[in-house]
Amino acid sequence: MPDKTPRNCDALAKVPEATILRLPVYLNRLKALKARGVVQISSRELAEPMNIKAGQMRHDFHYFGNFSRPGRPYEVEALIARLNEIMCLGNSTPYVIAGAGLLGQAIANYSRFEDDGFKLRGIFDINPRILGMTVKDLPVRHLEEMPAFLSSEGIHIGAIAVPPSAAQEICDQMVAGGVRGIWNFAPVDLSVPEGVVVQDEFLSVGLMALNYKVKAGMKK
Amino acid sequence: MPDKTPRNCDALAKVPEATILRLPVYLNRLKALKARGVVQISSRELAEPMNIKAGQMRHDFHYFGNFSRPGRPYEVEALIARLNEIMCLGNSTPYVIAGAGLLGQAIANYSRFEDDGFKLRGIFDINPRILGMTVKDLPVRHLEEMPAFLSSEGIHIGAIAVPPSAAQEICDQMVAGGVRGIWNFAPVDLSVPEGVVVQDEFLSVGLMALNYKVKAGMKK
DNA sequence: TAGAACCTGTTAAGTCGCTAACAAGTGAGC
DNA sequence: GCTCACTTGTTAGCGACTTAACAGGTTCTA
Repeated sequence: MPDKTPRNCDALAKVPEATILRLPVYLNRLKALKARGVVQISSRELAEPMNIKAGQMRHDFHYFGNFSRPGRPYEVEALIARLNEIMCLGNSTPYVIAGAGLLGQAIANYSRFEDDGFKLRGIFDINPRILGMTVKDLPVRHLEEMPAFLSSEGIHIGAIAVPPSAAQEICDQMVAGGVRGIWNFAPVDLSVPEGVVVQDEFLSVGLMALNYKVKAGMKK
Repeated sequence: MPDKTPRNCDALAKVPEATILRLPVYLNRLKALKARGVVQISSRELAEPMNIKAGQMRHDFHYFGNFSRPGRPYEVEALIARLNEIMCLGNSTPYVIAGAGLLGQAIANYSRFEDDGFKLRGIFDINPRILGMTVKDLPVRHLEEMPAFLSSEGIHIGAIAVPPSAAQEICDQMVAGGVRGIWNFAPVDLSVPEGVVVQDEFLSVGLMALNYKVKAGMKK
């Protein structure tokens, strides 16, 4: 008899990478719907405006089980809670940003991340002109302080928004400080030890892909 | 006898989406290698530091043909030119940004895009405090001027860096102005007419996916 | 109460993309 | 000239993901 109890991130069956990347998309839309006052929603109404097939979304949910009962639509509130649980977004997760230039500040002030359960705890730079500033109620500290700060505060996620030439060094310092997930905005291929995850956010990739699709006259 | 002549974006066989998203990544690394003075490179040396199998990269190239000859490594310079040609990045493509807040300014000043063949031609906002400013040598214009500007300048690519509540309206205005590719940073599912491409850049998706992988202890 | 129109959970079929293996070409060393 | 170690181009096999179909449950209407 298969185990049908709700599972969270601690005990996961093998979930496809593609599914994991879609869960946050569902969550985003659900939060927007909740803000609009929607209480219940069918899989079709939820999925199709995102250009995702309703069946695929139900399939994604099926990896985890216990989303609704057959015949009844999803309850927005409960679905958000369930997805938060699956993605381990319950308590606000602390993170830091390395690099307080325009990009670093933009990330810091992107309030959506707070709603998603993340809390900025520190922002670091090396430029003397920036060091005095306050970003999102936090003082911009010197990058030298970062490793000690990371380990003393027990922070496991760090964003890299420094110039490409400095990215690998900053990355090494983050790893030394105990970071296990690196959100990389520098267009550099970082090398990290086993067990550390890198999520690349290469903006130019998106722009080039967009340009390609436009020029090639693709549909979607 | 199959046609083996070089193909560019005008006449494409069916290339997987996944391949299209990797080509810019190859291009990024090749440019870094060129800057380091590398002239020739094997598929393994090129691909593996990016955590991509060499065979897969050759497979990707094979969709287009005429990259090198069997037995000889790739020439960095020629490969860059070939990828630029495939992705239609030869002449600098003009684009605009809607929203001159921190995120809009960060995009505007991300110099990498210029190296990749894109040229910022205008930046727009609605906030009176920002309207006077100069960003990247361009005056911040009022968003009301955008549609006319787009069509008179013949611009087909626009970035949306405005608050979610305004995103759909700005999107509609861009489409009305002739934009055919929208680079969307607002966490909203935009609806566009047939023939217009939307490239979503949902930053929180990346952050949540990273968090999930860290918490679930995945390898990568 | 019966029936119709929904809905979700689940499984099987089909498609797509990745991986690996191999054929063929190149250049260096001897 | 020959061999060896390297390279790329190419194709077939395999695995992952998507799609479609169906079974079973719910609600509403007549």
